[in-house]
Amino acid sequence: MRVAELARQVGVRPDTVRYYERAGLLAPPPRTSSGYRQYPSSAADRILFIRDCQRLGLTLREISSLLEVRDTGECPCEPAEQLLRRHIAEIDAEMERLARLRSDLVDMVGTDCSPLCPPEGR
Amino acid sequence: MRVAELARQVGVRPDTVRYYERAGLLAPPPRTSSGYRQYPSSAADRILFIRDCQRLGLTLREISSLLEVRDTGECPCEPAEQLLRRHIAEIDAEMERLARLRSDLVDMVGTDCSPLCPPEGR
DNA sequence: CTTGACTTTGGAGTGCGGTCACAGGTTTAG
DNA sequence: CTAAACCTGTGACCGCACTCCAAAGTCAAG
Repeated sequence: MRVAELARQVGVRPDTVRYYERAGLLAPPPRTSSGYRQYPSSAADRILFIRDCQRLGLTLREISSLLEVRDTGECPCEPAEQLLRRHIAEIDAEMERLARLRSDLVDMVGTDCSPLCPPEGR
Repeated sequence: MRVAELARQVGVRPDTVRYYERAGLLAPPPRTSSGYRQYPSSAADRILFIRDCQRLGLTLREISSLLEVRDTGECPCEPAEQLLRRHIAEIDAEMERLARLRSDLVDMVGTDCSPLCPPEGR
């Protein structure tokens, strides 16, 4: 299958597939005699794995490291679990930050003229 | 006062002050005969206003629009309140997204070998 | 007078994950 | 045979808010 078909199957753009290849997440596929990329159907799984990981908030760099493990044939579960745990901690930190921010904002909106506001004589 | 002194007072870098000027958040100050920027002490307030707004999660673009109002002499409270309300809504949406993501991650970490993992025969 | 700390400008680089434009070659349906 | 739809590589561009660079000019202390 060619790049557009693969991209269509997994719901990304052809450019994105080529980008993943450039970024080292996808091995360069074999080419037809005219130079077109020819993907085996298994290529779709790999991209879906990438998208799944992205949905979980992992960066391409992190995903790349999981793929490296996966490519050795090992289950990437263990390193993935570490990444995910770290990610949960980051999410917790971010949620706390947002919660604090939110209450600051709510306080400020409740005020008549916020501490942010006063343009008195400035 | 020159740019480094102003920057030091408000805790940013001189480059940042010049950047704000380029970005239209700070009016170009008068210059000395040799071309150095000469800031009145009131310049510090403006930068502190910018930083306060940033701490509340506003973008420079949004802050710029508040400053425009402030520069007319009007209290920027009303437009600010709208911005802040919108921001609260965005924060709520983001917190919900993170909460969902977090529970997905926790489920996944709890699993023996996550749905993300299986490299079986791929 | 020299040294070092400041200042100026314009432009480029950072990280992230793509996205698009260009100019030309290929394939496929009708 | 032709037109549309694909493909190629290279490289620029997006937003965001800085941050840094070079090269040259200025200023203050010793």
